[in-house]
Amino acid sequence: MKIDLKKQSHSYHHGNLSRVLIDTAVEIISEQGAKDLSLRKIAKRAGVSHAAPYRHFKDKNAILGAVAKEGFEMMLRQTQERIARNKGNELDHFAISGLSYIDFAVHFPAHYRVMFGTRLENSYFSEEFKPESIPVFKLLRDIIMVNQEKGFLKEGDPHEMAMAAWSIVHGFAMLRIDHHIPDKEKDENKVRDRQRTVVLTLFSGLRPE
Amino acid sequence: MKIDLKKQSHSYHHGNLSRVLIDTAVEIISEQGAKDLSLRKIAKRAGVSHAAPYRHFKDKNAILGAVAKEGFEMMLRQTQERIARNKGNELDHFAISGLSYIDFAVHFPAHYRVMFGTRLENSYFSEEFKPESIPVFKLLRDIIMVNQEKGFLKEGDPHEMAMAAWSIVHGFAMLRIDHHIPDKEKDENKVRDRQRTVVLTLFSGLRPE
DNA sequence: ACCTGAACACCGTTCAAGT
DNA sequence: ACCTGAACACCGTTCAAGT
Repeated sequence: MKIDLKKQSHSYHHGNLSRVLIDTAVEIISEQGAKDLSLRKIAKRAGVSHAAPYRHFKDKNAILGAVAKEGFEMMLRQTQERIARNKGNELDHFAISGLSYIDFAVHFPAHYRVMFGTRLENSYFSEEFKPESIPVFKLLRDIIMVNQEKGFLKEGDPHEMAMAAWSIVHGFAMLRIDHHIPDKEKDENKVRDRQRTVVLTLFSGLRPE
Repeated sequence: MKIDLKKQSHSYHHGNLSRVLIDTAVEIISEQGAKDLSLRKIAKRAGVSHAAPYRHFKDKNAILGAVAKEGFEMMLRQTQERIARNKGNELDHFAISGLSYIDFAVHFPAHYRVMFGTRLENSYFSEEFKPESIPVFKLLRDIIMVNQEKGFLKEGDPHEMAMAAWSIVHGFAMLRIDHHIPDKEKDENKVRDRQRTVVLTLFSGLRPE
């Protein structure tokens, strides 16, 4: 029995093309880099004409916006799960958020690049992607507040403290995924151990004197 | 007496077109963002055909590479000058390098974006732009080494320490120029004071226990 | 309602041809 | 030696036309 290729390639014509477009965008970025992503490539690989995506997204940036949104949700979920699994205290949870952030960037570089890409250049980095509006940022800020109450972190505006912590892991993650920080160790556990040490060292600037 | 426009617009035909192209690229990025920079726009504003730049640069990325190179040189000069002017000790010089880095990003965002833009996506971010090859990074590493000898900073591989410090200011600078860190203070001195406090706080993680 | 194909105004890059 | 203009293979976006 022959497979009806046409029917298969049209299976998304019932409402899931936008889902396919998002996944395809991530695929292409992973393979070819964010720079070489084009709407026409996405459409071609998804099996539709290059005009079809406009039925589901305002423009190319809107597709990237959907990728970013998904990324932030994944990041939040991963961080929450790791904290839930951990038996440690609130200070451990603070360290876990930082490590989880870096791990996310390393494991999902395509999403991460879109989330923290060019920003000002891209109109999709608008109101909805300001730190204040991102749940995972709020989670970090709440963790910092609890740590301050317990005396595990120094006093100061929690929002600014969260920004400082974010700066640290963001800079580190960027250098990591651009391979400017050597992950020379073959053993992945060793890499994560070193990462943990670096993050704890950096975060120690936020501890009380 | 009439001005000979043609002669004026051809005054770079004696070897300085590459200089004009670099400056024009920075201009356009400042005005329209790095995303909307095109070779054809650069050429048009420089008053040459869109094929002319290829006599001076291998491709579009080579022009961006020249902008990045210039940026790193400016950053080095600014940092060296500030250290030379300062009366403080080596630990002050460490803080100054960090602040100088952030100030550079804030004052020359066009250069900074090209220097730390998309990297892996852009082939211009090659061997010559690895941290080890950048003089201003070597300066930071040397400052860290001196501070370690004096006991102002904790022990550890100076290269990794430099990476950590770089991560911090890089992350902070990125959030700053993308306006994710509020510079709500009208008074610029207040902004710089707050910046100084944040950087010193972050860097304190690198001090001895 | 959803998709197509042609059209438009742009890209980066190459290359024969001009001075 | 240096630059031009046409050409090529791409872009993002729009829109009348098809089902």
